[in-house]
Amino acid sequence: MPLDNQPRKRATIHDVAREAGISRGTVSRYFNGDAYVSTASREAIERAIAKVGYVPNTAARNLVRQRTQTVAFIVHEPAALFTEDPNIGGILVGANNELSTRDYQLVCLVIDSERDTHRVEQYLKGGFVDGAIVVSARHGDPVTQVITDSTMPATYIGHPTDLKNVPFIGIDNIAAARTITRVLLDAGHTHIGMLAAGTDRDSGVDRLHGFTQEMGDHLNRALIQHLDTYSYNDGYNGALELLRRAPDVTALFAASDAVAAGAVNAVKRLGLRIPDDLSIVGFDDSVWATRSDPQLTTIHQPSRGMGAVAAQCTIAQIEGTYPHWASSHHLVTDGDAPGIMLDTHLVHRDSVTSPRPH
Amino acid sequence: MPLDNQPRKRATIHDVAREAGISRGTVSRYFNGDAYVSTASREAIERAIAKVGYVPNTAARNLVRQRTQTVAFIVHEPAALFTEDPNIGGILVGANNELSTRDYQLVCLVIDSERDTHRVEQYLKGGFVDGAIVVSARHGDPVTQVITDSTMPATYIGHPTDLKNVPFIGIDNIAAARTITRVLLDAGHTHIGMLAAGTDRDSGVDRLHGFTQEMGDHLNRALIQHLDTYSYNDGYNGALELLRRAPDVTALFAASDAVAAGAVNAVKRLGLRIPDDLSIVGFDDSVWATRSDPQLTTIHQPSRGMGAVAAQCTIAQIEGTYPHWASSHHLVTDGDAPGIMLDTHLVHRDSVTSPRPH
DNA sequence: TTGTACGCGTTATCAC
DNA sequence: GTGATAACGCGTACAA
Repeated sequence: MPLDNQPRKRATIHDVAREAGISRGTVSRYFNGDAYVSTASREAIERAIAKVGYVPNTAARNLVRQRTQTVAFIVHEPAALFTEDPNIGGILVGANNELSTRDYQLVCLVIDSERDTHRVEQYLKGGFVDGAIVVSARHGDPVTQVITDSTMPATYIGHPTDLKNVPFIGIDNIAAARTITRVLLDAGHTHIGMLAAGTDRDSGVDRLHGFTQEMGDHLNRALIQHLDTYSYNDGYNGALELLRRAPDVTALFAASDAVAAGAVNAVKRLGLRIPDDLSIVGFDDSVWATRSDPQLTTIHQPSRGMGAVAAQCTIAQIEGTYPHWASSHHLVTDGDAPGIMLDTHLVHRDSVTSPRPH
Repeated sequence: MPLDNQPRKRATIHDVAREAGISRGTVSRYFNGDAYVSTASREAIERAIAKVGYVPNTAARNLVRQRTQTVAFIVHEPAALFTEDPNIGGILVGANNELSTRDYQLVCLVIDSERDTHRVEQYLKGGFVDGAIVVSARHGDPVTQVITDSTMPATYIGHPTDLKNVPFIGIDNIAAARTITRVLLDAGHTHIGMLAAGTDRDSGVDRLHGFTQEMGDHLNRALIQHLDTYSYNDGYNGALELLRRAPDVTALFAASDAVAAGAVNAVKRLGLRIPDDLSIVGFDDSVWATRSDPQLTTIHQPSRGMGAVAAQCTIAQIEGTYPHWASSHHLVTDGDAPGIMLDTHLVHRDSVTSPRPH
């Protein structure tokens, strides 16, 4: 049997009208429901539709309506990392749910190369979407430039440090980082190392910031290990490197659970036990936290909630109800960017204990 | 500063033409390159474009060209699972790379509810994409129905058992499952349990099939534990349940690495050591395999490669070069579906040893 | 080399 | 209630 997946000639509204013996206008009204159409022609139309196998061409509809009922979910990460960052996954799920109930289609665009950047720009400017949700925007990101230039409705996850007056959804990374650092301090640790990652965006910068603030006089900058990404591998290698340089650290604050999970396995490979020989805390409360052994004490971050709120925010802008929507939320203003901060909380598990007496 | 992200009025080709003092036709030709346009008007056009800030409306262009240069990547999974299945991630990355170099835009559509199913159907039928790549299609999936009905160019990852004559990319799950089962058998195990998952699609069915075939006389169906999904959690709970029922198993074949990773942690929680007290093998060679402790002996599956080949296959159909493309590949025919099987291989790591003498 | 005019498949606004 | 008809923004013969 030969394969013939060439797109078949589609029936148009015209065909339906001809088949039903009435005008296109009536058929169109039939589809858009909100208008008058007699039961007689209604039936004729339904028969005709079934006969010619008509399905509306949404692209054409959008052209005239100037609306696509679609929002882009843009993730600008090495794609490999996208697949192992449960945080992004949670945001995606939350956004998709919210958009779905509001009858918007989410299209996920992943940017993994220069070429992708350019094509996605074209896509965005091409009128395929009514708005966007942008996760993990970096400083000076070209796609965000496109978005701001076109004044397309958009919401950012995390606060892009180089953009002013863009709505964003975030958490208070500084406060949360201080909280979890305090856990270590309160347990009696003073030689605390940090595996810092994501410092090309606000989340990473703020977590590092919170750590240094809370450490106060105990801070030893030599114990800060800088990583490229929020990933297991970087956590693994970073922990190895840090412990080589500073074998006397008794606790580690990892910038994310994935990083922490990598550190956990690295430390175990060194023959140390967790938390007895070394305490480790993470950040995110993602699956990495519960699938690590021991399970991680960490900061819970409502990723699905962030996705949902971001979706609401984008839709509000699209539908022109943003001022009203915003007024019913607690907006903070960072610089002049209107943002919504969601709550985080500490989750105690099994990766922290007091340092052993020497 | 008030937020005003209402979409700005876009400049059209008409505006450019007026500004440049020439006709729309010439401007259009300028953009589509392939035609004659004098340097004089070329310069005028470029000035005009810059001045009015024109960007082509791709949606309108598509309407007339009847091409969108876009292919859908459809993943029909509980979205939460999508984010923890590195296999899907790999396929996505591979597909995105290939599409990108061929100048196609990938849009990822995730189906997570009835509502999503319906909307995605509309999206597909609405003319937004030229073709599709479908991962994890289930038996009798409504979206696949839409695709086959419309004869839209498409490629499936894995062989949808209820569809005939659709191109698919896959691996020989039966042979691979036999291979890894043989590893356990050769190590001397006979009481081997299986954590079977994904039996609503061909991959799960075939892995189970391969296991039972290779076990031969040693097969004890009571040692097969059926799981709902290829997930860590199901692996964790399934292992607990199986070991409760049958404490004498000495080895476990998990249908995926995620399942195996869950099983590993469950088994460890029971106080057993791996592989000394229990051997475990996985399937996929995903990040779960190397981040588990001990690292898993497993079957390597080329997920990126599958994504890339699937993209090629879809593009070939779109561009009408499928027959030629297919003839340069080794096609297998399962029933009457033309498929491409990619190679897998065994990866030895640290999760298998011989059973301990009683 | 350039302009004109028509078509892509819908929706929306009119009169009827 | 219904049927023309003008948009929507662009590509492209065809004529000039």
